[in-house]
This record gives sequence, C-alpha cells and structure tokens, in this order.
Amino acid sequence: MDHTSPLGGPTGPNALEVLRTSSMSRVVQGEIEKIILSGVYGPGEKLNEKALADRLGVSRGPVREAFQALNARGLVEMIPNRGVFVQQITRHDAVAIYDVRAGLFGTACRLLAERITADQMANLKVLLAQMDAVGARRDLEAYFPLNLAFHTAIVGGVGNRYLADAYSALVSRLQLFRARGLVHGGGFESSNIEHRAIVAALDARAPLGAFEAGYAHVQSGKHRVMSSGDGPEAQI
Amino acid sequence: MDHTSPLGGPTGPNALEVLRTSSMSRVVQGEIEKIILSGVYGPGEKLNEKALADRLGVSRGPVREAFQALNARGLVEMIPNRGVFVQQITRHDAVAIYDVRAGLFGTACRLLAERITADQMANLKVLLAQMDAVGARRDLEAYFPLNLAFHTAIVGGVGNRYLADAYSALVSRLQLFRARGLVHGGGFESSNIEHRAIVAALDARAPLGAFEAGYAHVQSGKHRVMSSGDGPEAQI
DNA sequence: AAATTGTAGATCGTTGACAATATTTATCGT
DNA sequence: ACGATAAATATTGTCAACGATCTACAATTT
Repeated sequence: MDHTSPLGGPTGPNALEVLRTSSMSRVVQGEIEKIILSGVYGPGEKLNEKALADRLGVSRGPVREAFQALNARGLVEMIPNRGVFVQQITRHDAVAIYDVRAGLFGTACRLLAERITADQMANLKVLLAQMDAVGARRDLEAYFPLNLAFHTAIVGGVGNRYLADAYSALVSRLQLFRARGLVHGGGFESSNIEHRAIVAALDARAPLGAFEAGYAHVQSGKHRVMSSGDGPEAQI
Repeated sequence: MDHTSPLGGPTGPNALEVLRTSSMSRVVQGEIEKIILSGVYGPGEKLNEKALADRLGVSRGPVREAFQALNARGLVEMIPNRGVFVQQITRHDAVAIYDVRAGLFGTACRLLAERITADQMANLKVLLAQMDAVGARRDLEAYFPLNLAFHTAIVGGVGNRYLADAYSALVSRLQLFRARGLVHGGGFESSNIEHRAIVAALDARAPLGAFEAGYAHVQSGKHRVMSSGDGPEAQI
C-alpha cells in the first residue's frame, strides 16, 4: 500500500519531475493506478499507451511496464495486439472477491487473537467507541475513515506482510466495482454490532470465535452492498 | 508438464518460435518464471537483463516487462538502478505465507462444502483412495502429483477465480523456499488422515468443520516442513 | 598498510524508430 | 441505400541506441 506520492504535489505529474532519473516506471504505475481507481476511466474502457505516455510526460516504455504490473495486480486486462482495458468487475466477480476477503479477514482476526498486545487491544476499543459515537449521530463522513482504520488495525496488526498484501489487493479490486461514489448509510447499527463481536472475541483471545466474527462481518457487508440497487453504494 | 529446457540452445526455446508474432512478453514471463522456480538461480541471485534477453532470443524490452509482472507477483525483487534479484524467502516469511495459505485453503474448503457436487465428491474420494494405496507403498513419486491434484480439486472446485489466483500465488512464493529439491517422506500417514478429515467434512456439507480441517491440514504441513532440518524438504 | 579518490567497464532506465496488427474510413457493387 | 471489400490511419509489439548510474579495480594520499 505504497500509494503515497513521494512529493505531496497537488495534482498533475510534477512528482515525475523530481524522480526523473531514478524509478520512473514505478511512479508511472502509481499515477495510472490513481487514475484508474479515481474512476476517470469507466470499467472496460481502453487505456491508450501513447495518450497516457504524453499525459505523464514519459515514453511508452515505462507505461507498458506499468501496465504489466497493474495487470498482475488485477486492475487492468491486457489483450494481445488489442490493448489494455480497465478491468471489468461483474456482480458475480464482486461476490467472489467478497468471499475471499471474508476468509482473509477472518484469518486475520484468528491470527490476531493469538498474538494481540494490550496496546493493540486498547486501540481497537478506542476506535470502537469512536464509531459508536459517530454512528449514533449517523455521520457517515466521519464513520468511513474510522471503519477503514479499524479494519487496517486488524489486518495490519497481525504483522503478516503477505496477508496484508493479499487483503489490500482484494480491496483495490473491489474499488473497481464502485462505479459511482454514491454512498448511503444503511448498515450502521448492524455493522457496529459486528465490530463489537470481533473485539469481544479478540479480547477473549478466542481464535475460532474471532475468525467467525470477522468472516461473518465481511459476509454481512457483502449482503449489505450487493442487495442494494444494481450497484454497490455502501462499503461498511 | 512440458520440459522445455530452461537452458535451451542458442536458438531459444521452440515455444518462442511459434508465438513470435503474438504475445512475446507473456511467453518470456512464463519462461523466466519457470527458470526461477526450477531453482537454476539461487535465492537472491541477480538476473541480468541482457543475458536473459540473449538466452531467450529477444530484446530487453519484453524481459523488462516480464520483470514487472514477476515483481508484482512477488517472485523477484527490483532495486532501482541496481537490477532484479530472485526474491529471498526467509524462514519467517515462509511461516507467514503458510498462515495465509492455511486461511485461504480453509476458506476454500468452507465454500466448497456449501456447493460441492456429487461428481466432485466422487472425484475427491477417488483421489483419497489412490493416495491411500500409494501411501501404503510409501511411493513418494506417485504420492506427490496425487496430493497436488487433491488440493487443486478443492481450491479450483469452488469456482472462485480470485481464490484460486491468491492461493496459487502463495504456493508459487513458497516454491522459492525450496532451496534444494530434497524431499523425504515423513508425514504420509498424518497427511492422509487429515485429507480424510477434509473429505468427511465436505461429504457432510459442514462448512465450519471443513474450514477447520483444511486450516489444520496446512498448519500441520507447515510444521512438518519447518521442523525438519534448516530447510523445507517435504511439501505434503 | 589502510583508506580514499579517480577512472574504466558494465548494467540499467529511457527514448525514438521500425515492423506487425487492428481499426477506421473510403470505395465499389448489388 | 445497404453491405462487402480495400485503402488509409492508428495503435501495438519489438528493437537498437543513447545517456545515467553503479560496481570494480587501480592510483594516490594519509
């Protein structure tokens, strides 16, 4: 999850100017990923090599290399002699991704239950209390980052790089499914109840209970998202 | 599997000749991956761009693109202005990978228990019986592909592309940890007992039991591998 | 003698050009 | 006017070359 631009540039490829000599293709990859996830290109839309290269002020070589990396991460689809397209995620795909994500998140909870420290436990409880408070006000804008921090604390708290990478790869792919950024809160209460169940299981150092709580939480999120309209509108 | 020589003649592997016009860089990626996983290059060894390009009979461009894809898949490490190196997997890394793999395999068992067909069930039982027979003879050469087929049937049988991809990516990374191909059978009986437990849970359509059986099986395999000598010698 | 500096060779990162393929546009026949 | 065919254009795939950077080794200094 190194999407942090080396230079806090506002917009545009001025970050490219700084690192012109070293790792251009890696910066290009981050830029293209940001463009894709920002939704500028619709799902299935074609990514023109030369156009992107000109826009980023580089040659086609680094762009092609960035495409290969993004393809391996599942964000784009490459068809020989045809071009590169933004990966299309169907409803069916989203369900499949959620299933895997549930298993990974449950595994994270299980592993964390075996090794969680007092500090980590306290941190989770703080986040839980904050989400309780914010949820009572139905303040979605404030709830969103807290929810993200809660999940990150659990997945990252395990200290397993491969687990964190696999999980974030799935989350990135799910971003492709968020066609419009329309978000409407509709699962505050249940989501927070599930959070509390996870923390309770972690506090009890119960691996099996923690897995079940984490697994069920993501599955519930899947149902919340998939059952609303014809597109995902909430990601809780 | 086709034994196209990794150290093919100066003319290059024949696969490249056939697909010269279409997707060279994808073929190059597969070739380099085979070379890496075959253990020709030791862990941490440097991969020279021009040398690989000359050996495969292509230019440096496709090789560099293949490197990007392999880097994203975690098989190589790229250091700017220094080069590309075979990814080093420490003992600690292997343990972490096994933990994630256990969670994914358990998840596969869980999901399969919810949707397994009669044909799939019969296939698993056939494989189980064959492994029983071969295991009684302590025939490791015959046991290995059967074991692989068993795991593949479970992970692939779910019909979840993302689950299968994530799982195989972890398995590929674990291959990096197999420094020497020394394999000595030492866990036949226990491994097969665990296989039977998995099949039993699947047959009972018990998701939770299937998860636990699959999770425990991979964890046992981790212990079998990690506790023997200073390197992995069995992969059961 | 050990450490530092300078130079030569090798390797990497990037670019622009050329060939092969796909897509679009124009033309022709019915 | 519509559909099929052929030229024209655009885009992708690959290559060879140029400048930048790193590594290794020799010369110099402390």
